[in-house]
Amino acid sequence: MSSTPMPLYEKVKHHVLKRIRSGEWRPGARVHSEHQLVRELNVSRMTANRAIRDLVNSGVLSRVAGSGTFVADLRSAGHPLQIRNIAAEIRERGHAHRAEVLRIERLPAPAEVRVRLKLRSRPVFHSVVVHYENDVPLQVEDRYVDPAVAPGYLEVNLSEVTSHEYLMAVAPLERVEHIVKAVVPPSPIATLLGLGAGEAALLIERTTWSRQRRASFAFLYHAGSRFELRGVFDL
Amino acid sequence: MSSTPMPLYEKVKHHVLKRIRSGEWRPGARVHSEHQLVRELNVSRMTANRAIRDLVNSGVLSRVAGSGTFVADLRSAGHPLQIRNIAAEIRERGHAHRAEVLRIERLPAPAEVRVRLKLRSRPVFHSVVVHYENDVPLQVEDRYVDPAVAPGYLEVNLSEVTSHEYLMAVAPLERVEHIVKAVVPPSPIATLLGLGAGEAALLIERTTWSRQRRASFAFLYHAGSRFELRGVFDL
DNA sequence: GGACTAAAGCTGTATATACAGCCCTAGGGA
DNA sequence: TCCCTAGGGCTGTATATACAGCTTTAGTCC
Repeated sequence: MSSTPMPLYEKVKHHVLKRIRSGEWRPGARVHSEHQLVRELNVSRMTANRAIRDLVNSGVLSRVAGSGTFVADLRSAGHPLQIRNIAAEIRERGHAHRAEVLRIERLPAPAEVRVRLKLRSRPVFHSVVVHYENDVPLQVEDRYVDPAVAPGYLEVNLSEVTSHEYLMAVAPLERVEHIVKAVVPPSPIATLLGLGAGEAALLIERTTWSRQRRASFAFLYHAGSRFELRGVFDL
Repeated sequence: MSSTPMPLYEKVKHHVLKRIRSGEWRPGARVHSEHQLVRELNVSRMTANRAIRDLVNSGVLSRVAGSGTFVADLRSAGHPLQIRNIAAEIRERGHAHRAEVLRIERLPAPAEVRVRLKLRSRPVFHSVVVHYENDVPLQVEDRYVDPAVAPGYLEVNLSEVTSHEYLMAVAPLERVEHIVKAVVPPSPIATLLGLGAGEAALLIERTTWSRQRRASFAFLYHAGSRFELRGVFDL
């Protein structure tokens, strides 16, 4: 059908997936060994190995060295959602992105922030930015940045460059943690998002690490009625 | 240090990651080609290829055939959250899981459900189950199942086996879609979750496919104050 | 019957080799 | 000056081969 023929290792993957999807091989069941696949499909062992390794990486199979390969069952329970850069996401939808900077300041860190960033000294940089999609507010970004990591933060024009992009450019990103919750936001946030009283917001708490240290901590509030995280897992 | 020496391809991965983490190679920058790595580290090209391919799979790098390998920048923006089986998650925390079945019935499908499941015929199976962690309600599962896919659904004891586990056993899972939102739940749901008026809930809408068809559709409501999704991404 | 052992089978890693196809650029020809 | 082409560099795939280390099983010896 396709002009470029399907790679052999893809054929091997389909050969295995077909049996899993049909129910012939249940979770926990033993899958044909590499040598068996070599004989069945007339491919080299390296090719079979690559196919199986791919399926292990994607969570479909699990292997025990010396023993065999088995259909994984963890995958049944969950699959990944992706959290993306808000500006890029909006632009990819073909919409206009605009960022409005409400505050960008240096202030004594509130207790919670000091704990979350494990700050030694008191002062911290703080910014509040509202991101609009076609002039509708979509995200309020309430961010604290360790001055030791990004000394020039206060001079950044956050309506041009997102905080995240700037931090990435200044200090290499090493680790990110996201926590997603549903909350009724504090009323100043609700106002900024254009939410009625009592409307829910999706809150993402993002902590980033750089050079072995916590670099920034952000509350990302999204209008519950206009924002969702989506993820699809196939196979 | 370790008794089993680190595989060569891991050394290659570290070689590359070290330069990315140090900031030497920025997002978008060109990474050493396989041939260069072969010369630098004295490994075979297949080994370098595996290392690079691993890093591409994990989203750290991106490749363009014929052109080169580059540090990915999408990764900077987002990373995956995992949605897991609620019962398994509770048990892994060392807590008691209990499921209370409120309804399990056959009924004419409401319009929205018919659309979501793309049902041909009218009747649909419906169940409502509350999941408790140490007797505190954590999730309300409001699920619709296509009778054609799981004819025996009404006979299942959902306090013993989760719907998801049963469906998995009956019909192999092929595809899952999750949509996560923040909402203020309808009041019956709020009552079941023990939420006060106006409290937010995290809603996961899960659709599953089996044998080329939509098999089930579920609203999973979680108390906003007691439930969160969490994800960490390293490197 | 029970304990130890050897062999068979499996995954994991590593290499050398080969060829196809894509991309970019330098250089030649109009 | 501009266009076009050829070649070099790169990724993508596929194979044959080799050896290490783990697991399971069959078989032997006590």
